[in-house]
Amino acid sequence: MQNYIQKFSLDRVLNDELISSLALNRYSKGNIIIQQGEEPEYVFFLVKGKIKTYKTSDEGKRLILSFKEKFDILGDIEFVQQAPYINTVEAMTDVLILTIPVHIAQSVGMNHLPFVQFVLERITEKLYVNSNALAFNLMYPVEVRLCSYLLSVALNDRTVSNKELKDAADLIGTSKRHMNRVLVDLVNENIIERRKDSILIIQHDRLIELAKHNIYEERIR
Amino acid sequence: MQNYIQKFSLDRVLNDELISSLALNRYSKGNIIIQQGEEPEYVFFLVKGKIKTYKTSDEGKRLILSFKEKFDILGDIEFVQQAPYINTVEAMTDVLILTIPVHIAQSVGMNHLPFVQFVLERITEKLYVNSNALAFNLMYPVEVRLCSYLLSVALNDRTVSNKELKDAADLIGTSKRHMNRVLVDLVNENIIERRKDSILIIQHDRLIELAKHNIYEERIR
DNA sequence: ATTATAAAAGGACATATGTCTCGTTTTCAG
DNA sequence: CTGAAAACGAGACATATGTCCTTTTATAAT
Repeated sequence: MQNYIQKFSLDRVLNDELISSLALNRYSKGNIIIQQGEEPEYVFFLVKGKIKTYKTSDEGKRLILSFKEKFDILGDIEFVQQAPYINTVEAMTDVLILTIPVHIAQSVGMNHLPFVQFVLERITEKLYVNSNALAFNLMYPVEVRLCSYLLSVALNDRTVSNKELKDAADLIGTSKRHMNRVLVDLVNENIIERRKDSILIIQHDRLIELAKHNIYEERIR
Repeated sequence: MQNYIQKFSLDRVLNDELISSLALNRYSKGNIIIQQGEEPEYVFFLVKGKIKTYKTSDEGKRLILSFKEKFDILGDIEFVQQAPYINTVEAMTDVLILTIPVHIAQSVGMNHLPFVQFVLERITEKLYVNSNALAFNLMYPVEVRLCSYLLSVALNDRTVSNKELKDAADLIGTSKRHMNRVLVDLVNENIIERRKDSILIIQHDRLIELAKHNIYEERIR
């Protein structure tokens, strides 16, 4: 735990009381870390592993809001608003998380300037991303969003795993069926190539054009 | 100005230095208060009048994010992130606004705990609403969103002015044409009635059903 | 009241997207 | 290696939504 406190300079934003309330939790791949609708118990700091955040509607549709694998804070909105968790968070790999009990975050954290500043900065960033996503999703068709997604995920290698495709559909808010249809179009235009279990990007520049120069931010894999 | 400082208890969140940097601005109906893309100069406090916040895409499509007529803070994301304004804010009535220069908000405000707490609470609330809107818009068809909108706007009287319909279309992210189509359906089912220059809600309960019990939050008129 | 002009509504058609289904491919236990 | 179950891909069709354009209605100046 000391290790992670140092790694992310948590001692700069937490005072002694907050630090002593920290606990280290481990979640295995596939486990639910936060369940939509439940009363907030902790504020979470993701220190290791990869997670996805999503929301499920009453009808069972799922919308993925983000993937995260960098250091991040979870349950921040809920602790400030004192409202039930709005999203579900699931471990995509084995995950390590530091927690602070929500009543301590409220009573101690909210009176510790560096902590409040820190939370403010993170939440503002989330709002920034979320606000762009709202407009982007509402203003552009699936093809544009999909191209944008491909770009964001294939930042390093030029490859996107097929395993991620169902998640991708839920992220851009469409059906897998329709996504496939659009993928076929992209293949026909020789912009991508479908391999056994991945997608290879051929014409990176065309993809950028089709994405109207938008790239989903904060989509780290 | 003193009047508004008292009315909204601004002295609780601002210290003397911040208060002395306040200026009172007036905008007439239709004027642009904040222009998307410009560098932030001020943080704004809406103290009187009604505004709408929207975003315009490169292709000229417009998406309305919110209407506000209560006290609110504007330009908060941008001042924290030190990034260009992401939305345009337009006065829908004559409007009175208090401003703080952004460099003072950054240097003084960010070190004044009550101010940071205040901004954090407001931004968190915005994120909460925005996050719900994102999911709602992406998961439900226009009919559901429109019903939800009608409910939110017709909270007191059972009436929605026709003048608001173009804005309504931009808010729920559809074309006016399609909105008309859906309105015709609602009329045929005898759920609403179209009058000379307003829409009258007949079956309030059916509307709630069709909206799947969602009501656009923070849509005050 | 009358006509020119602007705003709103609606028809026709095209496109985008969803659902259901069935044949194919992959996975994996045995 | 082999067959059942699961995941995948794609055809057929239905629905949702957008665009363009014509018709209708409202507005305003004279």
